[in-house]
Amino acid sequence: MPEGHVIHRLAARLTELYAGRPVQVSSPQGRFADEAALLDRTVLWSSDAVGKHLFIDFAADRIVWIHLGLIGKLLFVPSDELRAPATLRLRIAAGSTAAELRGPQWCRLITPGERDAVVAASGPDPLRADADPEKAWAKVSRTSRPIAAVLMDQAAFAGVGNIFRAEVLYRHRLDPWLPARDLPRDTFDALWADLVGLMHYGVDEGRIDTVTDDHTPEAMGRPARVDRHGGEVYVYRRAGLPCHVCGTEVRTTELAGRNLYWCPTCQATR
DNA sequence: AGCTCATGGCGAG
DNA sequence: TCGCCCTGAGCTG
Repeated sequence: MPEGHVIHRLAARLTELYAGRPVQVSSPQGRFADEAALLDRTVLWSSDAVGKHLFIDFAADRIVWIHLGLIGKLLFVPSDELRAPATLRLRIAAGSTAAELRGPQWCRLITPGERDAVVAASGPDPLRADADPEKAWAKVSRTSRPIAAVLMDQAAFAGVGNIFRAEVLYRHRLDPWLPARDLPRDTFDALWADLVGLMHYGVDEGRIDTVTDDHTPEAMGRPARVDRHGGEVYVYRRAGLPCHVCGTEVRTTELAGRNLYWCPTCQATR
């Protein structure tokens, strides 16, 4: 259930807990058992994230490449627990804490060269200091696809998912169907800067909050409503509820294979 | 107990 | 564009 900020948090936590230490690695479920046996009791060097890709580097240039997909989870639990082993794809443990991976889209052992290829195919990640937004602009400015579709394209905006898409479009009052190439350069720059800020906040706080100070529940005299994803937002999963700013009912429809949420008044094409 | 949905992405057509 | 994969929470009965 992750957008990029979740993956970056996981990489930081894995590094904090295990970097430089020999770790126990296993696959109680069995689907990563051969690879786990190779890694067991070797040193975990570090973990890193690029977009929604999670990499864990072990000794001997062995890299575990994880993508959580829509439903995957990586949780940290006391290492004396071992519940539901039938779905436990990968377990990493040292000291008192174990990392438990369930339901990933994939979990593979790869080489540094293969990791380089994944990174090269990835678009710029607003959470990385080495991200080059010109690469995102190159995609945006050359396609007639709706901006809401391009925001979900990991080769354009790595790490952006369905919540950040809906919220950043709302914050810039953008019509989701605006052809990407019609986005003015200064709007793109503001959009990118906003993603950098929102996503870093997500890493720091472990939740997505997008509502600006002048639209907070207190400022608007409305009850706070924190969604299950954990945060205060303008439109994500608020279909049928009044827009925080104009009161129009928030709408939803499928766009680029996912549920898009938007305010038809605030985000009308002008 | 069964159904639907979810912060995602792949491969077939 | 569609079906499919992975798991679990939150519903409905």
